[in-house]
Amino acid sequence: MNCCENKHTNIDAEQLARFAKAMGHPTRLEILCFLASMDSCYFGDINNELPIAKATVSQHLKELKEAGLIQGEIETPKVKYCINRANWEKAKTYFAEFFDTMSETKVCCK
Amino acid sequence: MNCCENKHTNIDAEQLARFAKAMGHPTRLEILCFLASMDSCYFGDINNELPIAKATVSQHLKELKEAGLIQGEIETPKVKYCINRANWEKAKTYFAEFFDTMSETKVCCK
DNA sequence: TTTGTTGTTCGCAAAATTACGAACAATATT
DNA sequence: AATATTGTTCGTAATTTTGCGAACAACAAA
Repeated sequence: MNCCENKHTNIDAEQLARFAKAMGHPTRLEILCFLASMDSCYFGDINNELPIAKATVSQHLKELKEAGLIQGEIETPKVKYCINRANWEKAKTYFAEFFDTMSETKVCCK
Repeated sequence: MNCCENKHTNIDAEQLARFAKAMGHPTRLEILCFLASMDSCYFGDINNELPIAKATVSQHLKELKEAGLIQGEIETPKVKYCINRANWEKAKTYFAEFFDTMSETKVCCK
């Protein structure tokens, strides 16, 4: 069933699922919100905002990085994190197109 | 850190995370794509499209229903599923607003 | 009443996720 | 060289997720 892939849109369903999965945890969503509200910040700033162990924060950041939604940069002795803007736009587009597949007014479960 | 909640937007971060989590599995995303491409269909139709056991399909449908993205209706002896349009629109709006928090052109990790 | 159809639920196993403290690495400071 | 700062990685435990077959429920048909 390749209904997402074979549309006129360019949605990569696997990538969309990866984006969604990364966003699917409250802590990671918080981190994304936090980062999206500023240019960039250090690990410590993010860690300060969250009531969990730094090891766990680091792990969530790693997952967000692997999903492509953020990026990290060493700025010794700190690590600067920020939104990965290119992929952010891609995700924005993917989600928008995904939800638009329902936009035509169909009657549903009437 | 309530950066999503205290914006001018009306994003409910927990609900957004629930939507995202439900979409974060390839099979569930496929099901959503499939349902979004039609008015409604029966369990058997969905099951036919997927290479997994019906028990697993049923479980994924249950999760999508609990997340609010789809709805099911008994039409004896079949079960008719379809997109939950109200929540679909809500999800669409939430994701769009979420990704728009980055829309202002900020320089990021230059 | 037996049989068939359609899906859900149960019980279980395997795998993945989440969270933590401790140890570590890299670098700067004393 | 010893110490301090900043984060990552490791090892582990607890929980959740995923997937399956078998059993079941509800109903229609023979």
